[in-house]
Amino acid sequence: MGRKRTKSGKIRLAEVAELAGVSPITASRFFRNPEALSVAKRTRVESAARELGYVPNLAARALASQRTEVIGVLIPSLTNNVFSDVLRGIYDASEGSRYSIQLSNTRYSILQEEKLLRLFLAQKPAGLIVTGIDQTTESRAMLEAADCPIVQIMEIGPNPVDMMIGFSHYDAARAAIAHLFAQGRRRIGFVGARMDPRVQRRLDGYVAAMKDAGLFDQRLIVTTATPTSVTLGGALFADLVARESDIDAVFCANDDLALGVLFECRRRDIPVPDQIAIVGFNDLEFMASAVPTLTSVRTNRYEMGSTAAAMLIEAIEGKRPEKPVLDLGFMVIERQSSQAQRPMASPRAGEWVPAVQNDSVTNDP
Amino acid sequence: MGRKRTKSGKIRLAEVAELAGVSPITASRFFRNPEALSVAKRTRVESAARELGYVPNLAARALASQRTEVIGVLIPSLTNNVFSDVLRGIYDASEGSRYSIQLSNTRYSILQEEKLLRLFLAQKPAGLIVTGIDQTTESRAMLEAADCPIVQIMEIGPNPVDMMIGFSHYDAARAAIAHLFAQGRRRIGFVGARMDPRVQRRLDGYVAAMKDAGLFDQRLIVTTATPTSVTLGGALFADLVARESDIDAVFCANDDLALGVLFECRRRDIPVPDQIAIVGFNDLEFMASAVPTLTSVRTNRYEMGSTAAAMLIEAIEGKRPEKPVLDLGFMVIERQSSQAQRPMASPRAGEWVPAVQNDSVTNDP
DNA sequence: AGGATCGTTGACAGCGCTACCAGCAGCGAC
DNA sequence: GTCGCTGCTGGTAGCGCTGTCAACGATCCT
Repeated sequence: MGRKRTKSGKIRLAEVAELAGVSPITASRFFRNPEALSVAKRTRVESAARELGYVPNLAARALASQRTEVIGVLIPSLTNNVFSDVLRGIYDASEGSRYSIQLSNTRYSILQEEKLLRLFLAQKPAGLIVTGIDQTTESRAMLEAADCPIVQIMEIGPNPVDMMIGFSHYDAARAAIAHLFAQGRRRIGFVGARMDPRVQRRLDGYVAAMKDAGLFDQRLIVTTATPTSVTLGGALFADLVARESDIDAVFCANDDLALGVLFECRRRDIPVPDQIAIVGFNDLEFMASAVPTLTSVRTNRYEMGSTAAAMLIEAIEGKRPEKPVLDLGFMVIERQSSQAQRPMASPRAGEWVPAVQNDSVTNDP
Repeated sequence: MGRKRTKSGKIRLAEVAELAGVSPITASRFFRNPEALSVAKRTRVESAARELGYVPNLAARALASQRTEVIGVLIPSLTNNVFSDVLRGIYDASEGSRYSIQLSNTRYSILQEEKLLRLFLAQKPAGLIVTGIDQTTESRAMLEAADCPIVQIMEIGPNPVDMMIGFSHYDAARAAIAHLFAQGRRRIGFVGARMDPRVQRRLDGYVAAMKDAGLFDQRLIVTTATPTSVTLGGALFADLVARESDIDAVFCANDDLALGVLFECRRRDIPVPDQIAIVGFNDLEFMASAVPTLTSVRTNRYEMGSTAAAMLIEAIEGKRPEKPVLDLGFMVIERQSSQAQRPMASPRAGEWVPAVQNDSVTNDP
């Protein structure tokens, strides 16, 4: 009978409009801008849509409106715990909004990033979240030419493309070293892996702090381009102590490395913190329950993700944030592994019974 | 001049076709099924597309063809290391294919899963990857009615919706317990968190093994619905030893818990493995470098993801696998933490210097 | 040689939705 | 009373691509 209805009860906007007794365009408006409808029609369309179980066809919408409701996210790694927290924040913040997340992995390659960016931009995303501030010239140009809001996450720096949210890895590293100085440490080693731009900036912070104190020594630094792991932390630390037997602290570029260093100390019967202090970076969950508990620099990863997505969505909908650059800061969480040296005690197992302590140096910008 | 060209050099298929001197439909075919074109036209279209930098409009393609090139992935958690490995496999395998991944997080809720499934299915995905075999009746019905290939991952069980890839958590747990029995352990505790269906099946395997050996004791089991963490492992273990002081081993439902148990043992001066053996599950990277090194059940998470995606893509393109259900097996990686008990030695730090050993019980179906 | 078949190409007609613009009331101001 | 304004509604015309079918010449078989 109804010739307008296509085969097999497929529910289109037209069906909803028909049932509601309005034109398709009015029904369409209901989904995009319900305020523009009179209350009567609004409720009619709403109940018609519900009754028919209408689900909009996103492809048609994208084609007609020349834009998508996709937020592209470019991160360098899916394995790294740090990014899984950020991602969780992004997904949580986008949930309930009309936007869906399209995730891609650059594998720490800015060339790969450039390629993916080109791909994304061609699909006219509603917004983009990219990691870091080190893009290729070409990527940078594409980002600047893009006609959608963009958030750079994980760190802050000069010349944001658009919005930016993160913290200073340089300052965070300096704060960690300052903490070690305060505990009386002088021969502080640096252990780093992967050496992506953010780890590099942590190293820069370490170098600056050491130089300022007149304690810099190139031989205290051990790094590798190899992806990070707990095992690698142990191996790098082994290299370090083989070369420099007098170190009294190790600053690790991340927590996995720190855990590896802790295990290696245990393997070698090196008392922590009495002989060597350990400080990690990121403050993953396990740091608080290691024995001894491990000092780390806490970063607000979940918030970084959720705030980035929230800011982006606001910007997409026209409400640009007053402050496009957001410094989320960091916090040095002081734990047993970096306590001041005490007179050498017998390093027996089970010595570290005292409760976890959380006196902290904060940086809340 | 050319009235066909829209404003602003936007490159459509029509432009490519015009430059190549063919009809739009021929150009279209080039991208979908180049084999169908004569070599001459194929090269003409190819160079025209390259010259113009043509990028197909996916929305238009989806609208016209009534299907998308999106693979939907439903996983219960973004934070869990286990899933990040699986995801990495999925992303790696989909890279280079025409398909893009759309990821959603069910947060371990089958109701949430049902909701997301409805959303996904409405977009006519090319394929679907879902976690586990415990869907709601409604979800199950939707999956069975879906006209796209589907892979269930993480475990295997009866009645696959379509394809299935995983391993038996029940058998894996039994193998872990058998290993502990072989090491002379009898009072084996079970520590589990979150208690999602797969952890539940590990518990079932543990219970069955203990019952078969006449060693089952309900009081050896400590579980919680709380999400897993290293700290939680320590807390649950503390509960366990407070109640049952005579346990000689702990089987942990995952590696985070195992690490927490190890730290708690260290805190309490309980020698591992001389007094208590520890076995984890998943064999995350850190297990091999802990002190003592930690025994675990290795699971092929990355392969699970990559194989699932590869199978799915094959199936989408019409090549259904000969074996729709794939058991990836597991492997008990025996390490120091579960070695046979030895006469009580002084539990001094640094005792565990011997190299990591990897004699293993395998299950390769 | 004639017809059937294959491989290749093109014309046409939408897919379901929204941008754009026009129309039409109802209202207040002059 | 008329004008212009605002608020709401609808018609028209595509968005860029592909499914379907038809047409064409070339090739093959008997």
